[in-house]
Order: sequence, then C-alpha cells, then structure tokens
Amino acid sequence: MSTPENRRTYTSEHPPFAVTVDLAVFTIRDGALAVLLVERGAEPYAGSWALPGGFVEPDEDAETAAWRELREETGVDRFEGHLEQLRTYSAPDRDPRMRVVSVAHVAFAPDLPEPSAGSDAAGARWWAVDDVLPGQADQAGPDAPVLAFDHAEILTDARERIRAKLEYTTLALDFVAEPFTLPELRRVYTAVWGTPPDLGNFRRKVLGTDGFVVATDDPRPGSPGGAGGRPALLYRRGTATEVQPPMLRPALG
Amino acid sequence: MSTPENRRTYTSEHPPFAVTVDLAVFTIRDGALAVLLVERGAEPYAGSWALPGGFVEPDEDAETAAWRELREETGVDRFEGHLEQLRTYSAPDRDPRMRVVSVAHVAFAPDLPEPSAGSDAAGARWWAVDDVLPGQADQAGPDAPVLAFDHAEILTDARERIRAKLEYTTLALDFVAEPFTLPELRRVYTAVWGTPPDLGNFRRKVLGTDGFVVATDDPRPGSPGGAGGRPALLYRRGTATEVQPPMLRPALG
DNA sequence: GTAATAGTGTCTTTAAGACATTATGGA
DNA sequence: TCCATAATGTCTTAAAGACACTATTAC
Repeated sequence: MSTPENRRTYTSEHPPFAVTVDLAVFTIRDGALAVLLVERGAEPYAGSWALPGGFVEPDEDAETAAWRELREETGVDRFEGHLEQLRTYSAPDRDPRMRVVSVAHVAFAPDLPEPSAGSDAAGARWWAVDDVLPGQADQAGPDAPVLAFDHAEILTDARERIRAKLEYTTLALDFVAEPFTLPELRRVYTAVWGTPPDLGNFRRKVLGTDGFVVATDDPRPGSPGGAGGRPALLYRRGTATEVQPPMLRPALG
Repeated sequence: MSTPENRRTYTSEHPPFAVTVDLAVFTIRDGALAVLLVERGAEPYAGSWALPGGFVEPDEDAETAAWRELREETGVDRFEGHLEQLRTYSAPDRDPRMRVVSVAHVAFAPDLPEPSAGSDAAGARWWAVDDVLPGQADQAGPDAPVLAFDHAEILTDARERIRAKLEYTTLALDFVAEPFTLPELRRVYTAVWGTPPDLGNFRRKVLGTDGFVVATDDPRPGSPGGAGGRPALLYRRGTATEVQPPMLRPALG
C-alpha cells in the first residue's frame, strides 16, 4: 500500500528515489510521424539523443510536471494538443548515476514549430520516428540517432500507444489544425500506421461516425502542392472522442 | 528527461520521494468480481480499507516489487495468474505523511484462498467489487468499506482496465482453473462486465477464435449446484493471447 | 415425466474490404 | 484537354445480434 505500517519507516530503512517525467511528443512533419528529441551534452550518453523531461517538483503531480516540461521544451505557451500518461519505467539501473523512476507521458500536437528559440533545450529537434526506430525490414538511416537510457523502449511503447488509440478514439484530430480537410486527416493515419487506410472506407467511417467531424462553410483552400486537383472540403472537429466500432489499421504488408 | 543537466542537481535542490506499489488483485468469488483489501490499523485512515502494497526496494523495479507484495499479501507462493502495471498516482497530497508516488498494478487469478494464514496482512479479505464501488444506480451496501487514500480512484481505473482487456485478450482464462467449462468461462465475463454475453454468440466467438481454448478428453464433471442439468465439456487454455476482432461487451441496460 | 443446465442452428443486421466511377480544380 | 486530386457509389464478405431449438443430466 502507499502507506507503510509501523514496521517500515521511510526515513530509516528506505532510500529515496528521484522521480522524473519523460515525454514522447509527436507531431506530423512532411507526412511522417515525428518525435522531439534533445541532444545530451553531459555524461552519461553525451552526444546521444534523449526524450525531453525533467524532475517532478515537490508541489506537482506527474501530469502537471509533464505539462510544464512540455511548455519549457517546446517554447509553446498555449499548447493545443493532448497529453496523457504512458507508463512508468523503474529498472534499478536505468540511470547509472542514481535511482530514478520516470513516469513517461505521450503528447501530440499539430504544427509544432522547430524548437530552440526561447526554449529550454538548445539542441532539440524533430526526428522522423522511422529514422529513430527502424521497422522490422527497415535499415537504420545514416543519421539515425542513438537514444540514451531506456528511451528507445519508451519511444516504442509510445508509438504503439498512439497507433492503438487512433483506432478507437478521435485522437487524430489532435494532429491537425482547424479547419482541416479529410485528406489531411487521412495523412495522419497514414503517417502513424505506416500504411494508408482505404480512401473510400476512411471517408465512410469518419463521416459516418456521429460527431467525429463537422462540415464548415469556409472557403476552399488552394490545392496543396501547387499542382492541380480538386480542392478538398473543410471540416472542424466534432464532440465525439470515441470511435465505435473502431477503425482498424490495415493488415500488415 | 530522466537525466538532469547540470543546472539541476538532485541532492541539492530536489527532495526525495518514496516510491510504492499498490495492487488491485482480482478474482471471481460466488460469481462476482472480488478484490483483495487490507484493513488499516494505524492513522491515517485507521479502520478504513486499502489496496495491498508496499515500498519498492532499492534493487527492484516496480513490477518485481508488485510480484513480491502479491506473494506476501496473499500467502500464495506459486501465483498462477497475471500481473501488469496500471498507471502511476502522484498527487502531492495523496498521503498526508510524506510525498509518495505509487505505481499501481492489476493482478488476476482463479481460486485465490481466503488470505490471512501465514500472510503478511492479518486483516485482509476479499470484497465484492460492487459492494466497494457502487455502480451508477446502485446503492452502497450496508457493509460497504471506506477506501483509504486515492484507492477508490485506483480501483475504479483497475476495474475499467480489466473490463476493457476482456474484450480483446484471452485474459478471462486467468480467472479460471484448468480444466474449465465454457459456462464457467462465461461467468467470468458476466461477473466482470456485470451483464452476461449472449450464450450462443459467446460460444461461437470463443470456439471460433483460433487458439482461445482447446477441448479435452477429461471426464465430465458432476453438475455444479447438485441440481440436474447437462454436464459441460471441459477445456484448457489455448496459446492465443489476443482476440480479434474483439468480443464486445453488451450494451448498457 | 419435469426442471435445470449445456449445446446447436439460423435468420437478420451491421459494417468493413475492395474496388470502380464520377467530380472539380489548375496548367 | 490532360493531369492531379477529391469525392461518391456499389458489390461482396465477415461477423455480431437476437433468437429458437435440441440434448443430457438429476429428481
């Protein structure tokens, strides 16, 4: 229990832990899922890349600390997006310097700027997740960063979390700025899952799920790539948060 | 990140935390979902009931600590069941005595004995979850225990976790002892969801999902209640761990 | 026989999979 | 008019929902 009985006294027998939060912050950049990493200057793992994070302060819970770190590291004050707890990583040797327990979180947002200016982390940048975590048949890219500590495990778990949540929630909406088009929204699924959902079936599902999206009267945007093509209609997010039955990701292949 | 840069030094600026594990241990008793609680002898919350748990030791990760506490509290050495991390609870005031961060876990097992003998927790017993967490229209039972700390929240989250996992995993198998009958297995779903899945559809799903269960040649058991009725066939667990597409819980009502 | 429980079969409905086809813009 | 992209429609198939019905035991 969280409350020791008398036979166990914290001060006498049990050494203290440091408690931190680590963040896997995702966005979509150039049609690919991207994650924010910071370059480590000091040992251990100097020169490696790490998930942003920091200590939980005495008056904070883990989620509050995660929000604070998110603002500090991205330099974005009004963060329009989603943040949730992932899980806690507590292997005794995960940090060689001291006993650190880390409550990992996942965050998503559209259009986050390149970090740096005014932000806490000088050497921070976005990485395509596929370059950081090579898939099964994939080769690691030439510039593939080395991840510090157990952050490769955390990032793998975080990616699986968002892949799963795209299926049964409207989470993808947190990756697009309003107003958005259905092709834009579909590109989110494509980037996160690594394979595009069928066009027609995707529209049927999104438009057929009550409260997923709401059509707007906004003027149509110019076509994206400068090239021709029919302009897409614009939508805003609806009030629904769950998608049931879920939209299943396409089978492997 | 889990690794402070120089500007932040653990020893000088950041007070230590105590790290504990709390366990929501579930079983099925008398056809109802039951959870193990321990009665608190000391303040705070003396006389209230709490989830079992304890400190994480210096050489353990949270999961190891949870397994150890599970054995200590239940008095069961060879625990046949499942244990997984739920989430971490870290509100600054969740324990009035000190700053405690708790990594909550969920465990399930069939046939756990009434605790006590040889176990760590003298005042431990099983409670029907419905008596501890009254549903929406439900009244709290007359003997409803008061839960200490934030344990009502943890228990609510834990129950929702297992309700969800019954849908897309073969987790229900961890609640029955082998060999088991399909009516027994169905009673697990009924107890956890609070409403029985349709008989025919349930059998179609379980028998139609490759590797969910394996038929045995074992002799049929006598009927359960002493009353008549056709004896059920016996099965053992298969190798499958996921159920896809999932078995959905019946709609509310 | 009856009551009680276990097991099977079937018709309907929902929703996804896998396309082919049409619509609307720019160069 | 051609190309590129967006949007719609349709046929098939998988699988769940909602039942009715049959089978096997104890009494």
